Amino acid sequence: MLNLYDTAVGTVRPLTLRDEGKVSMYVCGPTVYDLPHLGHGRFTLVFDVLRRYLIYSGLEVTYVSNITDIDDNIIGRAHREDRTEGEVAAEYEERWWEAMDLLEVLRPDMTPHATAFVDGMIATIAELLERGTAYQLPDGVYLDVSKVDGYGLLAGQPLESLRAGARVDAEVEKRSPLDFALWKAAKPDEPAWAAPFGAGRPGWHTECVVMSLSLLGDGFDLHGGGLDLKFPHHENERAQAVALGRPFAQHWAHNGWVMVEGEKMSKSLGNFTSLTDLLAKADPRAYRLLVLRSHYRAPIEVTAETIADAERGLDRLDALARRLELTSPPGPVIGTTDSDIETAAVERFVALMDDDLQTPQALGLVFELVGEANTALDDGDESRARRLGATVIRLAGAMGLTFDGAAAELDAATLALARARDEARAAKDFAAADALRDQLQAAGWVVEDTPSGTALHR
RNA sequence: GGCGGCGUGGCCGAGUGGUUUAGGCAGGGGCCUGCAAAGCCCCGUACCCCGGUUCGAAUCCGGGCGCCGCCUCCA
Repeated sequence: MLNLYDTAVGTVRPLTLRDEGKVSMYVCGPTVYDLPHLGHGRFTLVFDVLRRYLIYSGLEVTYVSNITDIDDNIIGRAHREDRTEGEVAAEYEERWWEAMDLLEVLRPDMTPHATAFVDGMIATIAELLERGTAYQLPDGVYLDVSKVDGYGLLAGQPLESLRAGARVDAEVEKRSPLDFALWKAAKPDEPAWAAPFGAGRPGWHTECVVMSLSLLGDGFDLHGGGLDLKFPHHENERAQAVALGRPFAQHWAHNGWVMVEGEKMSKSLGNFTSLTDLLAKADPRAYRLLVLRSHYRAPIEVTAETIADAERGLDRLDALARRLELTSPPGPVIGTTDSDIETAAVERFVALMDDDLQTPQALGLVFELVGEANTALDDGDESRARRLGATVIRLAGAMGLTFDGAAAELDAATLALARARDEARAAKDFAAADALRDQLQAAGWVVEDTPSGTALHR
């Protein structure tokens, strides 16, 4: 059974399930107004790993992650580029999925779009107004957080203390600076929906409550996202659910920051903060490896060096995959106790993952198994090596790390060079053999000698 | 001002009262190889500082220093 840190209570505790054997989870998705950045990559990887591990554990997971396709940033970009909001959102959503596919992040089971749930949001806001926990101002509808029991739960601070530090926006006559917009009144040249409380568009915090409760139902199991969403976004989602009298997420999970140059990543920093950019420059699996290598709640440093370090780690895993010609099966891995894998290692793995997803140690375990498999191969114990290799594929696969150990497809010319080199070596004409090796290397191949002759890979 | 996190060997990054070590990368030595590559073996005796608790602390407690974050849009 998985034990997972719950931000709401500040401790690791068992992930309890509303329905036995089933997990309902909602992870806040992107606002599609720009290319995804490294922070997006981290949270999607972290929750992909969690999801895969739950599946591995034999649970039936329903994973919902939204696309925010209407907000200030989208409107701003549409205006600047003289396009519609829909065009902007569609373009960046496409780029989003491209990146997710490269990262091998499983697609959500459901991907609600904010604009498709506006009716539900309007109904929710109307109910909050009716209950008297929301109030109307000329520029929109606000939630009165003072009427919400336990406001500050996720922030870890009581309302008073939050209020003391809040910045005051002089332009708005909110009752409290912490009150937030449920609905933003229509402005010229902005998309708007008709509503009983005036035309406008939904505030950000409203969509996720409405979509998560609509799709997963009251009291769903887990709500996740980046640490920055803890407050105010998740706090405000929860506030609405409380104000509605509906049970909300039972467990809250947040992943740590992506750091660049020792500081929280920010948009003003260099190009390496673009996930799209990183995925074009490096093996996408390297980012997953980097993410797995530190605990999901700890900050990670992403630099060219840490990525390169991860890529070299990947080389070691790939080398074993090639040696044993291991290729990961498609789709998530489901745990088994087959006799063809190392049961003791699997048990260690499960114990580590069950303890708040200790992926750094789990990864250490995988690397240990790699070493053992190599040793077994060197000792000629192929059956043991195969068993260890199968375990590596399984456990790494449970965290979403995949391998393709199949021999590279060679074109006729390359194959001819490789064969010529084998012949030269057989004839002990090493000068010719080395020249052929140089030629192959110049063409981008890594050349290795194996018992069956020259082996090539990229 | 309120709240929170972090400080480990050349680098990244786990760990937590003691014994045998996380793991990866880089580096040195060796084996293997025609030479390489891959692989294997050996090598680092680290834990911000100062006190304290303890038979024993990197690990617990107190103090200090440094770094970072949240309280505002942000994954």
